[in-house]
Amino acid sequence: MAENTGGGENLLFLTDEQLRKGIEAMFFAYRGFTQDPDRILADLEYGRAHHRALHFINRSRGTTVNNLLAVLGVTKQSLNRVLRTLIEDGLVESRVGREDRRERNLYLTPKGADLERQLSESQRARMRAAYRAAGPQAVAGFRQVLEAMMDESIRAQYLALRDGKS
Amino acid sequence: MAENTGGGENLLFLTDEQLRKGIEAMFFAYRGFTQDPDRILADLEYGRAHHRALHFINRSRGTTVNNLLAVLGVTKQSLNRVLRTLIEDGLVESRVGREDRRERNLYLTPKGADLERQLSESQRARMRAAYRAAGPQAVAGFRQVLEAMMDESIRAQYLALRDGKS
DNA sequence: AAGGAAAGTCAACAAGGCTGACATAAAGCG
DNA sequence: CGCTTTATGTCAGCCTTGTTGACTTTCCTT
Repeated sequence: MAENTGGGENLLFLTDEQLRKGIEAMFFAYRGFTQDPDRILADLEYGRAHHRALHFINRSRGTTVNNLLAVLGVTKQSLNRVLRTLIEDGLVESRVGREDRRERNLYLTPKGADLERQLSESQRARMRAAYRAAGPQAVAGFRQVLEAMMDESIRAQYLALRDGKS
Repeated sequence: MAENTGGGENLLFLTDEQLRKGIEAMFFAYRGFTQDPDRILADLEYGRAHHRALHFINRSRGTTVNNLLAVLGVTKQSLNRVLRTLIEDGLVESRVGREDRRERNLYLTPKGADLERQLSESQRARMRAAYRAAGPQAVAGFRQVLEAMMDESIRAQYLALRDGKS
């Protein structure tokens, strides 16, 4: 399929035109990527920011606020607004840290886990369809390129998450 | 690490865990994807929305407002706010349509083209580095998965753009 | 005891989405 | 010719989610 000269001299895939296509693909695909959960969230008076918080709290149970700030890459004030509503609505539980009592460990409540599952499943369904359509080799390439596209400082966090669980 | 049996019966890449990793990769990569142009824009008092408008006007010279609305997927009011500042600042020119005088055809001015080039180049640089690191085969897979991830209704627009210019 | 770190909060602001309502000009149609 | 529809632009107001800056409380560390 792709003309892989093995010699490594085929650099057609690096033309500006190819890069522009990649940029547009990224833009349009990201829209698809967010739109299913966005629809669910709209009915619940939540936004994408709530989804991200639920996702990463689920992913790293018991994580601290500071940790979450680093992963999400937003300010404390911005996250706090979201986190407060999630706690008030009983989706997230904040427990005083056992070792360091200044810290707060964050957990999803059963209700929070329910919503997370619902959001996640809608997103995974699209992802699954795309993966299936493209096949395992394409998926490997997809992940490779995305990882190379991350900012250096972010990649470490991603890898820690990626390898943290199986 | 990834056990790829090539036999075709290996569906390990469709596990929920793999899908979650893909979701996270998408999230982190998109951050990297936008951050270089965002930095340039911040100094100029423009935002990501201006970048997108410049990008697609450059990509489809002479496009109409309606067309641009469809591609960007935002409301007329939202786009208009952005477009107005770009026109006022002399980055975009709006010409009355030749065939249908209700339409406005949009073009970048030399100044607009300059900024577009600068933004685009910063984004392409990262993309180029990622492509180079991952290799042509991975890039092909990357594009395949992204295209499969787009919403059905969007894919047509993407393909028209993709194939419009070599 | 002092210093610093983690968390939370208040206030104010900006970007960029949205809806609804309305105005104008031009095209198209009976 | 009138009526309707389409393309564009605009006003007003709202929401989410990001930002900065200032300040407090709690609690760990030295």
